[in-house]
This record gives sequence, C-alpha cells and structure tokens, in this order.
Amino acid sequence: MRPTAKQVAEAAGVSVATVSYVFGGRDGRVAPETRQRVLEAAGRLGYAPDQAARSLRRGRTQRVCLVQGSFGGVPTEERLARDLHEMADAQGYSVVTLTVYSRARAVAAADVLRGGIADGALINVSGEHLTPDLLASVVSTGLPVVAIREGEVPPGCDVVRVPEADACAEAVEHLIAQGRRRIAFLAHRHELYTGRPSGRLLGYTRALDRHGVDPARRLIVSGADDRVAAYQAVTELLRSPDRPDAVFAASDRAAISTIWAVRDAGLRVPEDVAVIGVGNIDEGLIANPPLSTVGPLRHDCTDVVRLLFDRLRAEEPPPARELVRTWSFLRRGSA
Amino acid sequence: MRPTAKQVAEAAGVSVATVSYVFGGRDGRVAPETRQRVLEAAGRLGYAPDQAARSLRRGRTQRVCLVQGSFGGVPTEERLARDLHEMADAQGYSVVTLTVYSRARAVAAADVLRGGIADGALINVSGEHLTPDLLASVVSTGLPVVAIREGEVPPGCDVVRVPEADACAEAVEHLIAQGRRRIAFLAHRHELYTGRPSGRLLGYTRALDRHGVDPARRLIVSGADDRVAAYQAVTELLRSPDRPDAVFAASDRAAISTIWAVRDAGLRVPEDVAVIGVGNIDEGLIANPPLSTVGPLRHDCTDVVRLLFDRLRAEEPPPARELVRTWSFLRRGSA
DNA sequence: CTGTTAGCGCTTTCAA
DNA sequence: TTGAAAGCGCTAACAG
Repeated sequence: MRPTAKQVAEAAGVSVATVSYVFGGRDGRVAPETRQRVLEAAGRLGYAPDQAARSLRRGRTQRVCLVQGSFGGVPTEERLARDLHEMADAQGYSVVTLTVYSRARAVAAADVLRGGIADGALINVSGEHLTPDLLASVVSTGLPVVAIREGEVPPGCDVVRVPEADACAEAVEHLIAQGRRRIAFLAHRHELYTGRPSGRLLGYTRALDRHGVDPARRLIVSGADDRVAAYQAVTELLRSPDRPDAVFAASDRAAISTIWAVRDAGLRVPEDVAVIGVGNIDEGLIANPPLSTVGPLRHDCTDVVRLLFDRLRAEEPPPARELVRTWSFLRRGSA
Repeated sequence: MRPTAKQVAEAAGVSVATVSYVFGGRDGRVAPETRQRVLEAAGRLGYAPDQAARSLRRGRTQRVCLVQGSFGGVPTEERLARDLHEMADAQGYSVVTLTVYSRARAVAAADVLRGGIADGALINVSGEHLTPDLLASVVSTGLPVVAIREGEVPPGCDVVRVPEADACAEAVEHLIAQGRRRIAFLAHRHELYTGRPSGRLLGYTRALDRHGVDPARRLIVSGADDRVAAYQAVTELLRSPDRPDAVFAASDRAAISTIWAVRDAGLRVPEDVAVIGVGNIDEGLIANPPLSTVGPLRHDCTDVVRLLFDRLRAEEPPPARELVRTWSFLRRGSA
C-alpha cells in the first residue's frame, strides 16, 4: 500500500541508494537525468520516505514537542503554540502536542519524550503534575528542553521566567491605594487546587498581606477559566450585601465578563467596581471602559521558541539559559 | 545518553527479547521475578522504548494527526482539537498537529502523512489549498482519514458535512423578513480569498439572491477573524450615511464585538441594528441582548473523533461513512 | 555518479 | 519461560 524506496528504485531502474540520495537532499550527488527518473517514478507511486525508518537511521525525528497544561482557550498559550508552529514549519519540523492535566498524563508524557518522540520539547505546564524529577528524567536523556516554569528546573535545560506575581501584586496595590476595601479575586481553577498559591493568586494575597488586610476579608472565587462562569460568579458576588468594590480577575477574558456583569447589574466601572484583568489581550482595548490589565507589552514568543531551535541546531549542548519576560501593570480605564 | 533495550538487558541479566516482552505488554510471557528485575534496571537507567524503532517494526506509530487550517482562536476548531486529544490520550495515542495555510504547507502535510507520521488523520481544513488530488494521494496509501469538508472527497475516507450555508441562509432570510434593508456580512478573510463563495458567505449571498436583493446592495467586509477587527469594521460601517440595519457576522466573537460597537455608537440592538453570529458559543448567552446565532446545538465532537478511532481499531477498512452535523438558526434577543 | 551493504532499536517467530 | 536471530525501511560509508 505504502510504496518503499525499493519499489521506486525498481520502477526507475536504479538502486535504493540513489532514491535515498534524491530524497535526502544530497543534491549534487545524482545526475539531473537520473534524478528526474526517480522523481517521476516516485510521483507515480506516491512515494514518501518512511518517517519511522528515517528517524531510526538518522537519529532525528524532525519533530518538536509542545507540552501544554490545558486545551485551547488561553490566549497566551495559543500565541506560544502559534509561534512554535510557525517556526517549526519554517524549519521543516512537525509539532506534536502533549497535554498534561493529571499526574498520569505527566508520567506518560515523560515516557513518550524519553522514547524519542521528538528532537526537542517546549514545556509550558503550570500545574504540579509535572514534577522536577520527571522533568529531570527527560532532560537527562540529552533531549533539548525549554521550560516555562516557576521554581526548580533540572540543570541543562533552558528556562523562561514570567514574573506574574510581582506585576499582579502591583496591580492589586494600585486598587488598595485607590481606597478599594473589598477586592475580589477571580481565580483559575488550577490555582485553587495547588498547595501554595503561585503566580497570579500569589500576587493578590501578597499585596493584601503587605497592606495588613485581614485574610478573612479575602474574597477568592473560581471563574477565570471561562467567560460565562466569570459573568455568573461576578453577578452573584454583586448581589452580596458586602459586595466587592474591585475585582481582580486572573484572565482578561474573565475581566471583560466582569465589566459586562457590573454594567448589567446597573453599576458603573470603575466608579462602583474597579476591574483589572491579566494577559493584556487586544480585546481589552475595545472594552468599555478600556480594560486595565497586567501582562506583557509584546505577545510575541519567538524569543522563547528560538531558545529551543538554537538548541536543536547546536552540535554541542550550549550552556543553559534563563529568559525573563517583562510583565507590567497597564492602567487603562477600568481601574 | 538514551539507553537501549540491550543495555537494560545486560543490566538485568536477561536478553533483549525479555526486555521487549516486559515493555510490549505481553504480560504472561515473563516470570514475575524476571519482570521485576527488568523494570528495576529500566527505571535505574531511565529506559523507554525507542518510538522510531518500535514504529518501524510494528508498522504503527500510536499517533494521530490533526490537520488544521489555522491556529487557535476558532472555538469550533478548538473543541475538535480538545475532543481529539482527550480520545487520543485515553487510547494511548499522541497527537501531532499540522497546519495548512498555504499551498506549500498542504503539499508538505500530504508528504508527511504519506511518510507515515501517524496512524490516521483528522482533516479540518476549509481553504482550497488542500486539493482533492492531494487528499486522494494520502487516502490511497491506506491511511485512515476523516475529513470535515465541503465538496469532493476521495473514496475510502469518512466525511463530515456541516450544512453551514443552509442554516446561514435561513438566518439572513429572517433578517429580510423583518424588513431589514441593508444587511452587512462580516467575513473571515479566507472566505474572501476563495473563488466561489462557500459556507457562511454562500448562505448570505444565496438568501439575498433569493429575495431579489440587488448584488450592488451587498455589503461584505472583512473582520470576523478577530474581535478587535470586527469592532473597528462595524464602527466604520455605522458611520456611513447608508449604514446597515443588520449585521450578519461569520463568527460569534465578531458578532459580540458588533453588539459593543453598535451600543458604543449610541444605537440599539436589535432596534437600530440587528446582529446575528455564527457558532453558538456559550458567551452569546451572556451578551446583552443575548446573541442570535447559527450553529450546532451541541458542540461535542466525539462522534467525529470516533469515526477516526473506529477506523484505527478496525482490522479491515470499514465502508466509508458520511456524518451530517445539525446546524440551525437560534433566535435570541439580538435579531 | 551509482551500487552494495551494514546496521539504527525494536518486535516476533521459532527453537530450546 | 527465555533466548537467538531475522528484518522493518532507510541512510551513509565505502567501493567501483
């Protein structure tokens, strides 16, 4: 069904080596006329070199692996995925995507990576399933790895740091400075599941702590994962006698839903309820009022992706690098 | 660096065959105690069977391929991707994603598929780059293929039909019946690039034609691909002296931006401007007014995904199947 | 410029 | 229950 080089060789009246030369790109090696014959026969048979055999022989798969924490819907992950795909396409790589949403998936992902499914991996998992030892077991095989991660990473792997917590704390302190007394946090579910607060939630709690806000006055609800949940959570919050006068949402999408919910409740943003999101998505600019947010100024992830491809190209493993992304609080109309 | 079965065998004092038995799942084949020794040695060395070698030998990759037309941001594609990932994970498959946004990428994707990158493919590309002959060259290798597609598909491949055009025409006819005289269409860019109108655009033009609307009165603008572009496009449209009294947007996201733009311009939805979107995303329910839309009642794509996995499981290639999804016009508050 | 051939790491048949 | 060995399809070193 799937033709092999041998069949093409027979059809073209040459040896398998010649077929391999033609498809292997070793151009000068084959006479133009022979080359033509081979291509013609291959075209007729619908031949394409078997990837498994080629990978086994060459020791390279021409694939890169993206390890994600969740499925689409998160703008910042999407952008990373897109930049990785574009770079991969341009360099002749395919992209295989692994999703890690449980311990079992993390173990499976590590096995698959150690099994050589790809020539390198870009790991963007925030949960706790992918433990340092698991990551280390992958890195120790010599696989080029770039990890976007807080906390510990094994030696020999590039790491990208995103100082979310600091920028978020700044935003929440801005709310406190404005005199907001009841600041709600609209959390991603996974933030609530982890042991210690990290990232966005950590920024929130840290700012409140720093200003001596009674922990009992914290108001943390789930809903940042999707727009409808956010709308509903905020609508409910606003019905409380002790309603918040500010909402810090862990995503811009949730923050925009918050603006809707506040307006639909007959209240004003920011006068009655200040709103701040996270992510700096473009949509925030057309919200009414424009959304104040915490996030990167540029969304482009090519620098992260380049870390990986630099490693793929290198003969010798280069020294491990650390990239720190810039995050800031962007004040616009909603807070 | 990456240990082989041979090394594990030596460390455990057994033959490579035994190592293979342990990792190949052929359970009863190995004495519990031997098995333990092998696993222990493998764990120490960090062994995982080489995928390329295994694939070559077994003739199966344990991978499925998703071929997409664009990168994230399209809710309906995201849902398909998620359902595919979940099914794949559950069945022990990985997912490799190919993106086809040009003729060159289409040719490359076909080569990669014919090269056996995966055991089956789910193809969800609406553009014209992936021509029927290219698709046929892939199907003819015997690769299980499920295509979500309008128009021609090669024999031997399952196809999923989405009657978008009919449902969209119904929505536009509803606008006409309401007495709307100037109905704008907010298009995806790719719809404007293709030769003949298809899908959503086709529904729009067909409805107008059917009611004898002068083609010169059609109002087609780009902007459905992203929320900000939609907002700006509509804002501009509303400034025209001959402003539309209805907007049919090719995506719900654009339709929601349209609602904002109309309200921010001091006009009312639906009194001054009716708005209808496409996709039936949840977010439409919390829009104000709730968004009228065209789309599926259920978003679940497990039936589509199952077509593929049925084919993967089958010994004999089953007869080609056609799945027709149900699309309808869902009238809510915005039109 | 083209052909012959070893061998990548694994699975699986067959033999012990 | 375990081992020996052939061979999946390809590439690359070497020979001609």
